Amino acid sequence: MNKHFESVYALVRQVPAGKVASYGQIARWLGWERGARTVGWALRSAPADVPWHRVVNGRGGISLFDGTEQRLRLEAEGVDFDALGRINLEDYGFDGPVTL
DNA sequence: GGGCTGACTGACG
DNA sequence: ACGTCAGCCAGCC
Repeated sequence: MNKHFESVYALVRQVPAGKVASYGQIARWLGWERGARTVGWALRSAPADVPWHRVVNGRGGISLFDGTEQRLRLEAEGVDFDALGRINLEDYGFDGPVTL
């Protein structure tokens, strides 16, 4: 396995319940800057202990073709969705392992 | 090696 | 705020 993927998983595991992070944000934490899509690719094969459902796109929405399960899981953790099915990143966005 | 696809993002109109 | 276009990266024909 590539260590890069392990880094992605380790980082996603650091996202607390009730909070969400974007692909681009995670990519930056890893220093990929433009590898947001690669993060999604990694999560695609993420192990069961990785809270992949806490990862959404930069607009606070779900990118999956059918994100029903992901949305239900987030709501179960207390994440609030608006009428457009998007999350207010200002309130639920995870700043990262280190808060600037 | 060449080309296509996808769990993305930023810029434009 | 929304729809569209182009750029990026890794994996799979």
